[in-house]
Order: sequence, then C-alpha cells, then structure tokens
Amino acid sequence: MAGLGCCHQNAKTSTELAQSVNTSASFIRRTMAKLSKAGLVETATGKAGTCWLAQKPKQISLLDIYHAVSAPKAFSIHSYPENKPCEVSCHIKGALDKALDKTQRAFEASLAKISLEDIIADIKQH
Amino acid sequence: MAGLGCCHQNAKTSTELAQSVNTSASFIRRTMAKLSKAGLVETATGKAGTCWLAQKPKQISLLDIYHAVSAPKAFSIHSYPENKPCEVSCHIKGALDKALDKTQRAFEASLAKISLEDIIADIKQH
DNA sequence: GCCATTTGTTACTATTAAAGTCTCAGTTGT
DNA sequence: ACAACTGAGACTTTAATAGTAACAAATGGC
Repeated sequence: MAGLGCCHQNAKTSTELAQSVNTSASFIRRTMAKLSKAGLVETATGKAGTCWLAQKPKQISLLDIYHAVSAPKAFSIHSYPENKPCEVSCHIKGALDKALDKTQRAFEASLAKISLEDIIADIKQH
Repeated sequence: MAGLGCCHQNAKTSTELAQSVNTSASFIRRTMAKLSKAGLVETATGKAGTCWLAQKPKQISLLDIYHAVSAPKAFSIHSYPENKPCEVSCHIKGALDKALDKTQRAFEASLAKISLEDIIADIKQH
C-alpha cells in the first residue's frame, strides 16, 4: 500500500511490489484483489496492467486496510464442548468474548487514527 | 485462571483444569509454569499437588496474564532483505513499527483495565 | 488480427507455529 | 514404600500462512 502512494510513479505491477517487500507476486495479487474489492485500490488488467490507490492516502486508514484484508482478530477464543457441571467451563467463553470485545474495539480505534499518509510521511522523512 | 478463582474449592490439578476447558493436562502444566514464574499462581508438587492463585483476582489483570504467557503481539511485521534502491522497501518496516507500537499500547491499555475479578463476576452472574 | 504481458483465480505444496501425546524424573502426602 | 501429583523435554499432529504453478481473461503495441 505504501509502495503505491509513495514512489516516483505510483502505479505498480504485482511483480514490482512483490520484489520491494520480498514476497511473491501471487500473494500481492491475492492481497490486491481484496483491497480492490474493498475499494482501496483499483487495478487494470491486460498488458501494462497495474495497481494504484483508489483514494488519497489521507483517506485510507490502517483500519480500512485491516478490515479489507480480513486479518485475524487481535485475540480469538477457541470453542470446545462445555463441561456441564462446571459453571466456569460453561460461561467462560461468553465472559471472555465480552471482555475481549472491548480490547478489540480499542485496537481498532487505534488503527483508525493512523492513515496511510502518516506512514508515507514517516517513510519520506528518512 | 478463572477456574482457579471461581469454583467451590479453588485449588485444582492440571487434569481437572484441562477437562474443564477441553485441553490437555500437559498444555495446562506448561501454561501454569509460565504463570507461576510470573508470580500469578503458585503450585505444589508431590501427591495432591495443585495450583492456586498467588494474588487476589482483583489484583490480576488480563494484561498480567497476556505478558505472563508471552502471547504473540497483536500485530507483527516480518523481516526481509531490503531492496536498496527503493525507499519504501528500506523504511517501511520502521514506519510500521512506529505506527503499530501505538496500536499495541492501546491494546495493552485495554487489557490492563480488565481484571480477573471482572471475568469471574461475569461468569457468576449467569 | 496477433502476440506479449499482466491481472484474477484456483489448486496444490511447503513452511511454520501451536497444541497434543508420551515419557520420565523429582516431590510429597499417606 | 507407594501413589499421585508437577516440571520438563522429545516427538508428533494440526492448522494457518505464504509460496509455487498453471491457466483463463483482458488489453496495449505491433
């Protein structure tokens, strides 16, 4: 994402983006497909196909990206059969879900406050 | 943890705790060993060995537990060789580290506000 | 129109982290 | 002495993540 909003020309192929962060072009394409569905980037197919930001960096928050790529929750709680005679076993999941919802919200609120522009500014400052 | 602070008798064997949350006694013992090193629980070896809370539930926060079990960061950023001519490749990790430190702190602050007592109260309310 | 190049998508494989299983030494109540 | 725990380590299993590969569809350049 930062690669798209930052460099000299701001449209990139999946191969170029993959090289810059040392991953595979396929992974980039899968990720871009998600970002594209979320309306954060746009893509062009065909020869000279590229990706570019669909919005101004200032308008894209890390929370937008987090949601778009459907990253895992900060915490998750596994399911298991309840041990009936034990009240802890039966209700712990609900209690933790409730508590950790708060934490998840704090986490997301923090991401929402950081925009792609902030990240780019920090990169350029070097 | 909630199992220790909640039920009728509040000292439990690893097997009992494992059954209540449907996991293995070995996993419980490995986890209890970490909690014990962090001073959150105490254990007794030998016949009739058990685990119990080392502090009042009110004094134990979810953050204490999170740190004790050394759970993974809410987010992590992988390392990779830098692509020298690209300023994004070279500086993105630093920029993201900085931004996500904020998020990690928000996350931990939220955990710090929830005590084991809160969780237990929520369980007992049912 | 034809070809080269790139995205979009899927299937399959490799890697890694997390938890499960097993085993045994050390401790301690009975 | 014995039984029943914890503590700890080796090894195995499982699930999530990313890599690899293959191919259809799109499109610019010739």
